[in-house]
Amino acid sequence: MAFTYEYARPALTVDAAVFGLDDEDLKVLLVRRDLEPFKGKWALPGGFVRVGETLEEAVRRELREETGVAEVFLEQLYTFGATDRDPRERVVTVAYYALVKLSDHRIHAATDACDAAWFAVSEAQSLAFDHERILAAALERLKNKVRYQPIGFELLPPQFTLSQLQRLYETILETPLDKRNFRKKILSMDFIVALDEVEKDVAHRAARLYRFDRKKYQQLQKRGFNFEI
Amino acid sequence: MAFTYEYARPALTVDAAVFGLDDEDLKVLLVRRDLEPFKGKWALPGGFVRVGETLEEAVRRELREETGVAEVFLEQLYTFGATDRDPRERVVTVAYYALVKLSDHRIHAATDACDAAWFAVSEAQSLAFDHERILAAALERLKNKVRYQPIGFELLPPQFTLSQLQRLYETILETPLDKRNFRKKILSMDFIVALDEVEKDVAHRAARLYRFDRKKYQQLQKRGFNFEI
DNA sequence: TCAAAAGTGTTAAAAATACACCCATGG
DNA sequence: CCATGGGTGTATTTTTAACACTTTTGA
Repeated sequence: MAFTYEYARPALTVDAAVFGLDDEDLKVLLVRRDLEPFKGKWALPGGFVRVGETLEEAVRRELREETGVAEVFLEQLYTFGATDRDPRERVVTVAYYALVKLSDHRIHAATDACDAAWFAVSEAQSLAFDHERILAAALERLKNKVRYQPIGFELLPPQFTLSQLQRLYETILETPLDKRNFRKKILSMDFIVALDEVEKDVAHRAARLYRFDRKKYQQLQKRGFNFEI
Repeated sequence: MAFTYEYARPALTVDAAVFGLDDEDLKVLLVRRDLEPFKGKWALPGGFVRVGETLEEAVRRELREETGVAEVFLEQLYTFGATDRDPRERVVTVAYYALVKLSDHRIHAATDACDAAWFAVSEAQSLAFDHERILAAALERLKNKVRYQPIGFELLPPQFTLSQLQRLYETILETPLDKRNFRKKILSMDFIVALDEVEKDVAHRAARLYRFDRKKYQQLQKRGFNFEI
């Protein structure tokens, strides 16, 4: 079967920079290309948009197919339209970034049929196409947005310690934060609620666990409250 | 001539929300459709992306062709990919927003062959396709961005008074600002420089003119300075 | 001389920053 | 008992917000 149009059409794809956080650094999920061009190179997961699916549906499908990752926080980043992005033909790609809880996805991606793996963002080099630029744009967006939208929680388990949260911001923003001032600010936001539980299996005093209360956040937001770190 | 592909491809278009500011309000540039669908309705200027041009080149070309507007500040907004955006077939559109100095474009657009006109944004209703949603997204982006990037100057003549600048922010942000605090903040930014000139032909005390010094701004920005209103 | 907008400082409140020690736990 | 990270308060500085009158100009 073939499809014919009166005028030439650019191909339309989606790509995603999927971020995860572990004890060391911020990670990005890459897949190894097994076809030309850029065969053998690492690339952001992605693929062609089908005519019957929305852009977001296309990204979610590609992520599932290529990396096994599903049910993630996903946000459109930018559309890359340089005419020489792909050596074969004109390809316009709508890039997304995604945030996942690494604990949920660590094993899955590595053992999937497709060759997918997590890389420290600082080591994600020599990628296929213009994917380094897309990754750089995604990182910049993440750095900016994490400061005024409560998206960081997407990278943490449902229950987390304030030290974990602080390390998250320090890692993403690449800057140290004062512990007391950080806790003061966080605890003044009543949508980050203390639980009655503490960490387990740590070789030091166990930290209290907290969770992000999305409903409380949305209510406060309606009343004009603005999140900011 | 015809173009054939193995898989169906969505059509790819660009659309632009072009904003201008006059004494009364924020205006948006619309064109009247003379073809189905939505024949006779007002729409954002835009059209198909050709395979040899970048997205930004496509927007600039369409703006020139449909409205006569050229040389504007242009920034990508968002890509709209709902499957039912266009009743004929699947059309994905990369939306941009643009800022122009109305004085440069007021007459031109109105007298162009194409039926184009400026509308107060509050009166831009019942637009073709999902253009009201695009316009709403553009307005929201403008409201956010004008506060932390010096893009407002794109809407003013090269020389402007501080009252003009304040009205600009009050109009876009839809909130009154305190005159003294506003001037204090603006004048503390040394990239807004006072000229030796004053307004002419006004029926009251003539205000001093200022201009935005882009070079100074960029230097300060490199040193970590952050614009904010 | 009047109308209309330009221009100008101070004070109070709130927010951000800097900073150091004791506590609880497991090994 | 010690190493490790958890947890806590205050003082200072900076930033923001509130607020009213005099000046200049042309009509």
